[in-house]
Amino acid sequence: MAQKIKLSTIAESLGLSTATVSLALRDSPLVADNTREKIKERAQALGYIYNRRAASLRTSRSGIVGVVVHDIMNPFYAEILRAIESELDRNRQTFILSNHYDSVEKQRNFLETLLQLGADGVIMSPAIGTPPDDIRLAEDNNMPVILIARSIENVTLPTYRGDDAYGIALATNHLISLGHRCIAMIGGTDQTSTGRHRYAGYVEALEKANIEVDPKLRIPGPRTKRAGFEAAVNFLSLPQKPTAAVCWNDLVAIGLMSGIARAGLVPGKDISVTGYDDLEEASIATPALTTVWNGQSEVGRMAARALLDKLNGSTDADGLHLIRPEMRIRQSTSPLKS
Amino acid sequence: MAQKIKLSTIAESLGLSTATVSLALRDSPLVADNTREKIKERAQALGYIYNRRAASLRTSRSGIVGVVVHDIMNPFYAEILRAIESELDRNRQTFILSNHYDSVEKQRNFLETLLQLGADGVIMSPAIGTPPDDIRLAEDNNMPVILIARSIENVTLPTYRGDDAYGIALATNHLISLGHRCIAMIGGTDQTSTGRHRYAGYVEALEKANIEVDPKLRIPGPRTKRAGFEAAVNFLSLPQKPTAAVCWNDLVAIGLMSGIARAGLVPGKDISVTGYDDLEEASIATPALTTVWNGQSEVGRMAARALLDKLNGSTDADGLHLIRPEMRIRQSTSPLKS
DNA sequence: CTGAAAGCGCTTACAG
DNA sequence: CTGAAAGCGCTTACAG
Repeated sequence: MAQKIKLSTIAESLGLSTATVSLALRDSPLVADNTREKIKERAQALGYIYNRRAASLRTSRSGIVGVVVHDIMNPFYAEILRAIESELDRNRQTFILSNHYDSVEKQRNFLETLLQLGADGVIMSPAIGTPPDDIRLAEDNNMPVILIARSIENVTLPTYRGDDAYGIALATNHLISLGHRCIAMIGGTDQTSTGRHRYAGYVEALEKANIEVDPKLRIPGPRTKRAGFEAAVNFLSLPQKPTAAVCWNDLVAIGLMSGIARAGLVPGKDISVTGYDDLEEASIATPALTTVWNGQSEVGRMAARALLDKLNGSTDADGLHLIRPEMRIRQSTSPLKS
Repeated sequence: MAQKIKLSTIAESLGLSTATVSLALRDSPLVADNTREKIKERAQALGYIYNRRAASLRTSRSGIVGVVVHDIMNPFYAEILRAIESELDRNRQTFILSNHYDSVEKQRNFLETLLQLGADGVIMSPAIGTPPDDIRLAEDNNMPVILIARSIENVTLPTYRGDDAYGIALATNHLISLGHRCIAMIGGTDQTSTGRHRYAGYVEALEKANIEVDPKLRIPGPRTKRAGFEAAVNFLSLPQKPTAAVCWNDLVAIGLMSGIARAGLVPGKDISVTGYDDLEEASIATPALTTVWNGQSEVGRMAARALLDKLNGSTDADGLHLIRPEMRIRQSTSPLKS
């Protein structure tokens, strides 16, 4: 490369000022049509590259949006991210992604990086134990925050997520309606709002049906395929002999079904299993997974939309926005055999 | 927020110059120990946030690395990204991710964004049909490029990927050694280097074993679970009645096995299936998937390392670096029933 | 060990 | 419709 092409290079080569060139490249109506044409042609010919750092230093808008979730490799988040990506792309915002793996420290480092880069805003699924101060750090420095998937206690930010208690009750009620009475709950933790809501929804559904809640039927754990797979052993050796399992999510359910199959039982016939999220692979699994649609793409799209609106001065997105889950009945559940 | 805290705010509040403050915050030995202490304390107390755009404008290093792959939601890339992330994190580089979904245009937009942000370098798995000019664009503007997973014809950049021809031959030979003679190849395309190498490796292994290669036994297609699932119908209705399938990757294999199970056959017994990549879920599937380890984490780690070294002035990473794949034998393959 | 001053490449009033 | 000039917040020679 010979030497850096900048606005002034173009300006000099055409005998114009940098002001005019700057305006022309951003399609300002102030600039005469044919001046603009000439400028754009020359910029192209010289291989000019717009320096966003310089512009952003001047305007204090960066065109960058941060997104931080537990783990982008989890298909649940991946589906949300895909929706965020397409919404931000359409609005020519660059998005910077990070996993926090539920480390508050990693999350804080990322927020600081975003502040240093002058990010316009951040969409986050907060790490377990996120201190309100970390949120304040962002907001105090003019970087709006939108929450997805999880809430934070005592923090009133725009939040987009599924209605977990309602959704898990759908799954539980479905199993009850098939005649099941001994229903285990597999996966999840009380450390997140989601975890508490889902367990509460399960308990409430059982109580409404006058089924006694046995805490030993709850097998908490990570929310992964491997965790579901490994939980199968404990599940199958429960003294209560459950005939059905409400799983925290599709990953746990698919893992559990695989573990059940390894033990020589047939998931969907011998044991009914429900998932949660309705991931793309739920319908592909064998047996096809009965699950609860959790609106990942809705969550992503709405959260991105809310942030963009906020950047344009709107404020009416504050508060909790619940997506209403829907039941998806497939082959992994069947009537209780008598 | 009252007003922006900057270097000069700190400097004034302590009766020092911005030069000293700047040096102190970056731990320059030029600054007296107790001056540095005082400065750091004050910065902390004032809630100072370092402005990387300003710094980067001055130094022309941004601390940003771009990563672009086909689809981060594909676990194959996800596993690579995880390794890249941990390597870059350790070196305090921020990484910006993008999917190109094999759109050359989306990829070019991303490269331009990186240039505008002054990214220090980019790691990419190039989109199908990437023109050499797009690579040149990056390099001409001083942004080094490292390739992963796929090569580009006639481009000699540092490239890290598995040895596809060798790896797929491992899988094919494994099936041959079990007595299979009619072996289909499911998934993939000739449009990528990977696709061509894998098909070539399959063909070569058959030929070496004196098995006639029947092009109709190849069912090309996308590299997803859904594609594998949908291919099951075609696979099972092939007039040649293959007894085994070499799948493009684990996703296709898992989808195919599910499709085979839906049809009432038992994958691993009635039909032997091999995958490729050894994703985390390969060992969790039922039957556990026989597959080829493809070194995703090695690829990610080495590529990130190579870029970091290059940024520090090294040049010896150029050329092709092949990871040698390894066979992982599990339950999805079994001897041909006679 | 510390300071004064220039400059990175833009954009934005302001003037004409 | 176009230009001259200031300034965004840093870092880096250079001087002392």
